[in-house]
Amino acid sequence: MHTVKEAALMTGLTEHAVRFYTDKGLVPSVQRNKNNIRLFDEESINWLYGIKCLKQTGMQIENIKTYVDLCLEGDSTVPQRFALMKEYKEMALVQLEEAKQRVAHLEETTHHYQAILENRIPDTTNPNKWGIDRKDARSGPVFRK
Amino acid sequence: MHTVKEAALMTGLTEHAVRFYTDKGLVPSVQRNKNNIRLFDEESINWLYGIKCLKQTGMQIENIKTYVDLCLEGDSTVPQRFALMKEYKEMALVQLEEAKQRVAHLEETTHHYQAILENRIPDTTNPNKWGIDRKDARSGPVFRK
DNA sequence: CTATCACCTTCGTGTTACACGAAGTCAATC
DNA sequence: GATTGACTTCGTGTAACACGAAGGTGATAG
Repeated sequence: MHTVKEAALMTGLTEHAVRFYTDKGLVPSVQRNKNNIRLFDEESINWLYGIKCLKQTGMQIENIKTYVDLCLEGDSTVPQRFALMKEYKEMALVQLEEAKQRVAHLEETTHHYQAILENRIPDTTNPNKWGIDRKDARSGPVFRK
Repeated sequence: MHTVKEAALMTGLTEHAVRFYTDKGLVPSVQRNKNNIRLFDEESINWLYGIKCLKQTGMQIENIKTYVDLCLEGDSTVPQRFALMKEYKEMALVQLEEAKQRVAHLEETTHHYQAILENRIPDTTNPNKWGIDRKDARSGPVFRK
């Protein structure tokens, strides 16, 4: 059995967030002891992981609550839950692509700056190498006097 | 030259966000015509792409503003800009890993539900397969009566 | 000339998901 | 018995827009 602090440490959430989620009813398995202190078992910790995952893929707290309630309703809601998770899996895939592009973008930018610092290129041409994927992106200097 | 609406369409931002960013001074190259209407050239569109990238990697508006100001100051700020972009590149890499894990997590969950729907497994054991990476994760049923 | 679009503007409040601090409780410890 | 430390509830603060209202343009249509 874990306290709020421990649960936060284990899941990488803040204590505030952990309390917030439990108060919203997102962790059905959480218990209270005689002093009204929240106690998290492994199941509750798993719920917290799941909530974190769904939230990071863009699901709203309200919708997470709906999902949790569906889980509590039992087997009859499996089709709905399946559809929901499938939808968010697709979103997660899109986000994965976007994350890749951001890495590529920032790598290009750092390489550009590094080249300047190593005097491999003469001047600060196009300091913001933004939009590298766009056909019509400018290649000339960005800050004209 | 593009209007706010066009800029929004081109960058995937909302019109609100585009106006918000320009009003905060994040798009130095944006101009106004005689009717006080914002006009975006290709350079401004590139800035919007860059702002979007930095924001999605977690940079606060305030810090993006700082970065933009550094760019405007000229070559002398290249070392600072390099350090900043390097830092956010690292963050983007971490986010990429997290995104991969979320996809894996949601794929496992959907597979689980699909198996139930196809009667390949008898009952709704462990409906929330959260925390699959954790050594101590429970494998038994989650919702005990 | 007027009216209707289709934009744009500024202004101001609403929203989400917490963050944070205050003030209090409670068990254990020095 | 006073302090410590972790917990509680309560209540306001915040970031980054979202959204709607109210109104100003300029072009086109009748």
